[in-house]
Amino acid sequence: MNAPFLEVPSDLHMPDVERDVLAFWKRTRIFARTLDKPAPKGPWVFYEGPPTANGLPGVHHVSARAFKDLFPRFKTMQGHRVGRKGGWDTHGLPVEIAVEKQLGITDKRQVEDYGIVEFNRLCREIVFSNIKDWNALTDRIAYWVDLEDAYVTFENDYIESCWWVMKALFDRGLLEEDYRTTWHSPSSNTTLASHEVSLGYRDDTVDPSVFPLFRADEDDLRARGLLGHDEERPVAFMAWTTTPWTLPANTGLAVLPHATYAFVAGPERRGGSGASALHVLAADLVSSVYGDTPHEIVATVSGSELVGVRYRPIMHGRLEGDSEVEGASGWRVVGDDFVTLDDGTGVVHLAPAYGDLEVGRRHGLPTAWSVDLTGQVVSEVRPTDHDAGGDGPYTGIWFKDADAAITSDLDARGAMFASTTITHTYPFNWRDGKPLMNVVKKSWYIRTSRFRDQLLATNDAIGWHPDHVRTGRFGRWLENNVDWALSRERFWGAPLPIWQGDDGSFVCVGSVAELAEAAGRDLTGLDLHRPYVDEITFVRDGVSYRRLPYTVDVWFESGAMPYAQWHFLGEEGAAAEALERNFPADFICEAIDQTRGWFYSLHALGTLLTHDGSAGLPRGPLADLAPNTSAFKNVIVLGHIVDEKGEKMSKSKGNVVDPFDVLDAQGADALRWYLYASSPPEATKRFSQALVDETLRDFFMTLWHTTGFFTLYANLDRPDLANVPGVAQRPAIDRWLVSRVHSLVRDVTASLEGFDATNACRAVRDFVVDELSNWYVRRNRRRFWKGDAGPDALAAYGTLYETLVIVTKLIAPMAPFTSEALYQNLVRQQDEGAPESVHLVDWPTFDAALLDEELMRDMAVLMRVVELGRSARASSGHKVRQPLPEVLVRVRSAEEARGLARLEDQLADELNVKSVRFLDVTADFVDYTVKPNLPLLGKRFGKRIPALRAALDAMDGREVARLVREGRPIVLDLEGERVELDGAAVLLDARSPEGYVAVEDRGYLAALNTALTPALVREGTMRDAVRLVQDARKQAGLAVSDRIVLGLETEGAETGAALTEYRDAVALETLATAVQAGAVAPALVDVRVPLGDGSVRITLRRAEGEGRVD
RNA sequence: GGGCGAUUAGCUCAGUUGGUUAGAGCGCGUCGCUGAUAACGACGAGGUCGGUGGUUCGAAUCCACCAUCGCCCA
Repeated sequence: MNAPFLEVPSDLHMPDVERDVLAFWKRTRIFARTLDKPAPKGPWVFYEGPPTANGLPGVHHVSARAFKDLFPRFKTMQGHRVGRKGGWDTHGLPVEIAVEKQLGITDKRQVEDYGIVEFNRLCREIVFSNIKDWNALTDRIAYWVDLEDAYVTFENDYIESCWWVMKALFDRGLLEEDYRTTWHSPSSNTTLASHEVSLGYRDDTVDPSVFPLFRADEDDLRARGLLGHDEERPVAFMAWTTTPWTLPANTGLAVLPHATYAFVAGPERRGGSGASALHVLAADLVSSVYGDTPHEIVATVSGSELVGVRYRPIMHGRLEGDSEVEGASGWRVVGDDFVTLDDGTGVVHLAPAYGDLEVGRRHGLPTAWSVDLTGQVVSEVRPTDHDAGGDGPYTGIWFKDADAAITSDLDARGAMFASTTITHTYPFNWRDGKPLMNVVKKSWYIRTSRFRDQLLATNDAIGWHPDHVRTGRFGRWLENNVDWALSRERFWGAPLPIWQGDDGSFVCVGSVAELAEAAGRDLTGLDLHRPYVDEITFVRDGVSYRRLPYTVDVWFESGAMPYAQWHFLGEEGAAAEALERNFPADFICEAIDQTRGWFYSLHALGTLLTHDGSAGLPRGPLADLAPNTSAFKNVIVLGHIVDEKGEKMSKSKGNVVDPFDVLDAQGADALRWYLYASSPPEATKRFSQALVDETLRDFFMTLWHTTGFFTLYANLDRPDLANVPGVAQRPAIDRWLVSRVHSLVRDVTASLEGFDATNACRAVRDFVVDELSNWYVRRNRRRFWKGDAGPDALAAYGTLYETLVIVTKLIAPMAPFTSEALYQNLVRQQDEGAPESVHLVDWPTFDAALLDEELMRDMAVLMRVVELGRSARASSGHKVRQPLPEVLVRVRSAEEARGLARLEDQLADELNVKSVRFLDVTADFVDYTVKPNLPLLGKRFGKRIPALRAALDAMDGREVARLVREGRPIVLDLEGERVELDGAAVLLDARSPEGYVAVEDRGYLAALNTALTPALVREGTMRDAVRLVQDARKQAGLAVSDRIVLGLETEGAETGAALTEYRDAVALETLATAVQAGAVAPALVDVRVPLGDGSVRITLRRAEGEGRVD
């Protein structure tokens, strides 16, 4: 005799179940044991994208972790070993800003004043300030990840590996110093991170809009034949800018080579009169620039003809480097396709120091400065006619204040065609509201742009989910790849391991040992953070070296995690072996905002380090390990989670959902399932606790109660589940369920292998709710009630049991708690030799031999017809308990009719009718509507479809049906042409037959014959009576297996006759050992209720003895 | 301003290569059913498939433009 199953309480509270399961896992160390179990399929690699623990975990973290947990569990069950090393991202600006806030300071200089030692100490402290909540959440949602051996980006070992990566790049010429255009905050003298810049854009910024005039070298123009020798008017290029303060830094003008430029005769200033000046600008923009001001185009040239023309500097600035550059290459017109004719004049003022670095480079322009990094105008800035002695007139002025002064001085000198204002978008420092400057700075770059083609090629091999990210957002980003600016002027981050010598040379250090050797002292215990590492200097070949005081982009650190998490330093040993087993990752998962973040940094470093040396690019140090690959093979990209109204969750709005509220109410499994199933992972998800609750009730409770149904009766009957009849020997409905659950295994496995959790969950849900619970169990209840242990009951028990066990395994990766609880009850309770946890079990495999496509199709047809029959019954006014004589059924094909005939008993029982009659597909008995089968006929008839429709409408439906039945062609006249159609070319919709209540839909028809006989009425009365007695039993608080003595005292002739006739049937159904015509006493229940043509008084008491009626 | 994605019932979502009457669940209303169920079934109300134009015999589906939202970049 098997051990009994645990009964499922009807008021099950999932969070309690989950707490018990958590305790069980902890006690039995199941997670650790999943890592130790045999893994015939070898390792499957997962990388944890490290979160930062200084904020509180939210629902979006649950989402990411739910997905990160699912696939490793699935792959573990499939026989892989899936290591899950945790990780924490600890560096970076958000941490620094949090500390700055704490200290009440807002800029970099204040940090230096405060002291980097203490500042970084606070950073280190604050990073893990909410670690308790993170650990609690991780545990509570069953995110299985190894946090005890997690990598931490601030640890020396981790930083040292980052150094190794940087040195590998440096040695190959892929890490270099260069200039970079950055948004700089002069008020705090800091370069802002891009997301900080994003925070500070203001749409309604009013700025100058000025049209400076650059006096051309007329002799040069004449020499080029662009100006007549008798033309004496001065010629000037007219540019446009919103930053007059950059004009002293001008060293070039750009035109669009293929555009047409005009020499315009007109006044010197807009609004003036006369034609004393010639201005050069794009022909298309002349009228918009001049407006009402009188002007005349005296000549046109192409932009390319202007290239090389010299002009005079409009103002003096501070020149970088030697002055010969000035004469050699600056102050000339260059041609470049970046110029647009959308606004301005088509002549672009170039200030390479302030945003035009790239174009300045392309054309070899010198660099001049007008403003320093604190936003003050430098002393060299002065008008060109100003005395060169002493400081210029703008020295020390705040750069935005210099706009007006420069504009009016230029105007006074006739070098300003117009000055007005414009409202546009401009970035400000998000903390102090002061404007930013676009300025060129030195920076260290990784030369990723040289690998553009390789980055695209390795990207092609990545399995992106959703797929469109590969060519869409990520692909576009790679196509426009620019070098990766690595250095940051910050404090709390991995230091850039580059030391500069006093001769200007650089040394990149790849490890602490190397640094110690250079420094000639033991550096054990040295904190690799600033300022300690800055203090290490050394002398090599007579040159003294000091570290450049940069930290590195935190994305570099996270992108280096495949190597740094093992403390890999390019040497043989344990770290190398770990890397070998764990590179590249089979799977990662993060939200869409990581496209240019972690996804990119992992991808770029992976691609550079594994490049095989082809295409003239340096060979990476990991090319032997895995040539030409990204660091990951598959990735799920998640959408963001917003609140119920579709608004972003934020602390300030107070709409943040605390995940613990949901976990305490609905539980982790319901939350996880909701996150997987409610919408595709990439979709922005409107989070709603009500929907989690719906998930709980709809899916989980149904599954629990189905299990509860099974255990309730199995504990009464104690079926011998080891000796269930073979599937082939079971009734059709059992074979159907077996077939369905095996096709479910097939489908769920395929979905999960394709990283599609959504459809996997939906398939399970539909199966459990629609097919297992609301069809199989409902249709087969009686087989369990019967209380016998015959082969039919055993087949039913076996079928339901096997199905529940398979479903239990299928949901293990998604709903680990429910799965575990069910497994312990259904499997472990029976078999102590079974693996101790469902998470140690093998993933179910489907048996193709058990798939019966025909049976599944037939059952689907049956369900369809039942639906129509129920609808017909509802409109007939006869309740389901009243048996009806007959249902007429029509299905779409003879094949379907034959299949349905095999399930005829099911149909009759479900609709409570005495007989089933099949109509021939084209029976004469009913009339038909004839429609063209469009997918078939559309291509053949094209434009003539409307005419064909009309022709078919005009035909007699019965006549067409007869032709189809007899296999003869349907001949019709289509606009004078004789057309023949075969039976497949038309769709016949049956109309209701006379005298029946019928419902028809798309080729299916169920028609009920509602002619009642007295015998049928009596049977209906019996069914009513049974139901009333069952109600009474329930009221009496009896257990389902309790036997009763029943008293039925009737009024009304028909009612009395019915209950007399069916006394035994009522007794059987209600577990009555005896049925009396009068009342029993003492009675647990005594009620009189209307029934049939009279009423019945029901009394009952418990029968002697225990157990069920046999 | 640019790129990518989304927009289908009050809510959450399906909708196969363009094809006949655009579906499901939840919620609401009516009726029914029920000794596993926190359920279940039928019916009803609820849809200009974001908008406009185009291609086509036929568009939720293909194309163009626009709007709104999200993310990224500027």
